[in-house]
Amino acid sequence: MNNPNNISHKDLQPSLGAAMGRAQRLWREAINRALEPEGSNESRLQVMLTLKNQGEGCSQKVLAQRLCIEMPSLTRTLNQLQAQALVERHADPNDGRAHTLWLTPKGHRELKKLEQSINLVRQQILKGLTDAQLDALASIILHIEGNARDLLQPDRNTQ
Amino acid sequence: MNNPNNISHKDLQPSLGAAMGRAQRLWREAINRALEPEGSNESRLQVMLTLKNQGEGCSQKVLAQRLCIEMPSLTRTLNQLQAQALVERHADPNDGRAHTLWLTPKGHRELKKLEQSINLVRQQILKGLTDAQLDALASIILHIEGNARDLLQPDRNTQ
DNA sequence: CTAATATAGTTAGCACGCTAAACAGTTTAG
DNA sequence: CTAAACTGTTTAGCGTGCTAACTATATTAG
Repeated sequence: MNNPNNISHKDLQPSLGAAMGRAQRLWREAINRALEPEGSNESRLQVMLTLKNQGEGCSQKVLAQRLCIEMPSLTRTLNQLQAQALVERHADPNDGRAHTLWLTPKGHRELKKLEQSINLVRQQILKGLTDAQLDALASIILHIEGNARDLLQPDRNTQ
Repeated sequence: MNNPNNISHKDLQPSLGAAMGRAQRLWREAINRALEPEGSNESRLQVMLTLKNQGEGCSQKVLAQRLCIEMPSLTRTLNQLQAQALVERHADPNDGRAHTLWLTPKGHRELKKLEQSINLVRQQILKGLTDAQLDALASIILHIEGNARDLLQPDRNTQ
């Protein structure tokens, strides 16, 4: 198997970060392959999921914060989703600059299908890892993220 | 602190992959900030390091494989390094299509400086993580990478 | 009430991963 | 010995993150 327990992080020195990037690119690619037949991809799915799970009707600003991406990145993805009639931007009655974001009925329907495909891929990608390992991974990743943000302060935490 | 031990990976569901990408982007950004005054960045450093540590004089093909990136990505980075006179492409006497790659003396000198900056950043980014955690991280990342490659087979393992 | 400042969103363009396709040189088959 | 197939590199262009700068609206100070 490809996971002998005696790997030391020293073996990856100094490219642990690069390895993370690689794993993530492959992960995304696997997801994109699975979603392509449905006409979707990872970033669009992530937007739809966050919208559904954390409350429709929010502004782009808020959604970008929840996704931890910058507004121009979100603008682009929303344009695609809107072109597919999966999401709508409505004028915010309380703020003429802002939009509120809503999944269309079609969006809700599509999302259900996408979630199924994605769960399958997820299982395959995490196959052989225990819950404890996944917890450890999540914890370490958040730790690294925190360290990096501290290091980049104050420029970055001023998101 | 930003690393309570009771984080469950379920809390990140279904965005563990996104979190990895985020951590990696921040990590790279921190490195790039540190290297910018020296006129370098993460990808150029990675190329120089691999060249030095795994043997100068190899072809671009081989270097790309060692870096786990595709050849066009490497071509671009090598162009930059060559423009900075840190790396040279020499004609391969045994194969008219190929180049052999060499760090220039300036390249060796610069690389020493860069390695120092990088080690500092690395320490700060991994601060608070034990060796055991880093080993676990490396192991899990490689495992995920393996799973993803299997899933994308045969297209991808045919690198 | 106007002028200055701040904020939501968009547009333009960079970085660095990728694939597809072109080109030149090498190897193999007949 | 030539034609076909293969291989190392480059070029062109996509995707999705980013920053900087613009527009239009909202808010605050005087």
